[in-house]
Amino acid sequence: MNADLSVSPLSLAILGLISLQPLSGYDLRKCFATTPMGHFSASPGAVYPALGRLEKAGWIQGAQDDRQELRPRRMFSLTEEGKAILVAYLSRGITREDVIWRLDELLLRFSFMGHWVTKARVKRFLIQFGQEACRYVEVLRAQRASFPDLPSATARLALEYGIEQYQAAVRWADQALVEVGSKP
Amino acid sequence: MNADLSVSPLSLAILGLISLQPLSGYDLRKCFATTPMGHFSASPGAVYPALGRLEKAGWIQGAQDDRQELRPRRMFSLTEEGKAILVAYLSRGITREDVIWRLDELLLRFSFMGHWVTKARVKRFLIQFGQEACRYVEVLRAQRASFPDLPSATARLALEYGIEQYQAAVRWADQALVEVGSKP
DNA sequence: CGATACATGTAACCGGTTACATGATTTT
DNA sequence: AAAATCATGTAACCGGTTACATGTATCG
Repeated sequence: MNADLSVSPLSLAILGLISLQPLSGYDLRKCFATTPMGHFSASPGAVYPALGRLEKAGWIQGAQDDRQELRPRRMFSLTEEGKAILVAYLSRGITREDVIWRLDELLLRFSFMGHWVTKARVKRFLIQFGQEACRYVEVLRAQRASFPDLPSATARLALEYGIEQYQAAVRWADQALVEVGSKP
Repeated sequence: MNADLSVSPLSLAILGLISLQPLSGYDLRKCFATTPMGHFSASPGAVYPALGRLEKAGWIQGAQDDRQELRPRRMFSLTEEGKAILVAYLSRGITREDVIWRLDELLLRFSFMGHWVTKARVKRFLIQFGQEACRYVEVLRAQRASFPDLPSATARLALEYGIEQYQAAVRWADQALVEVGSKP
């Protein structure tokens, strides 16, 4: 109902995973525990309440799994509204702030884009991402230059770590753009 | 008093900055707002309570700034105990989990190491960091290889982004080690 | 005179962490 | 018999976010 309701990274990850196939809370936790998506938390105290909130919002629905053996599972799948929210979220443009402050979330978004948005949007994402990352490299370089009073060699090196990371991001975006563009 | 008390990244950043010179809460917020350290939060609702906790723990102490003009500031400096906690924290070895789940915090630690720990420890940090990052690159590569069923091209590319980031980290550590080693 | 910078703080809210509870089935 | 796996959840705690309150000094 409310597409600009802000979605926490964990909720976005859940929405994205469930969009691929119905999953139980336990399935989600296993997935978080064994992949880098675990950065958005694998603890039961985060996953189950998040599922509850998403169900209450009407974005996912749980169906009792009718097996006799073991404890019954609740398999969650996306509702139409949930699908709309997910697509809206994945379609959002990238801001400079996203690239600086919410890199992880951006990559999470990107990882689900392949399924639900057009190739043109994927390309736009990569172009904007590369541009903003490039700009931020300049900002960081300027910071390095304007703080010759950087308190120590390690502080300078830590800043250079950030520069290297964003440069790698720029290269990745360029390469990914080539790959996405070449496979029609 | 308790060196294995876990310190939040924000508290560590505050401890580190104050270790360089006495600062007010406002100074800290400005610093967070204008540098990548802001990743550990610049909001007053985080900084002032954190200062309160650190003071209560006896790791920092605030002194009223005796200026007539403007509102009086409280300038915080490290106590001896706070200094000990900081050094203990900076001296810690790196675990695989740190490299996978707490990269930001690791770099924060590194940025303050130059002041308070020996060059040998800085080198050890870089060696361990490089090793663990290298190992994690292999883990991620294995994941890419073992999931040919990766749901989409963008999901694969997102994983490759992670690989590129950690590879850049390995290169950075190697280069940093050379720089630290060459300047006696 | 209004905006901005200086400066410190509080309160409501949200959500993640850790640890625990529960209980069946399968493996050692 | 014990441990591990499957499976869902709760409760206390902690701490970050947002927004607000308060008040002075300076700049345009």
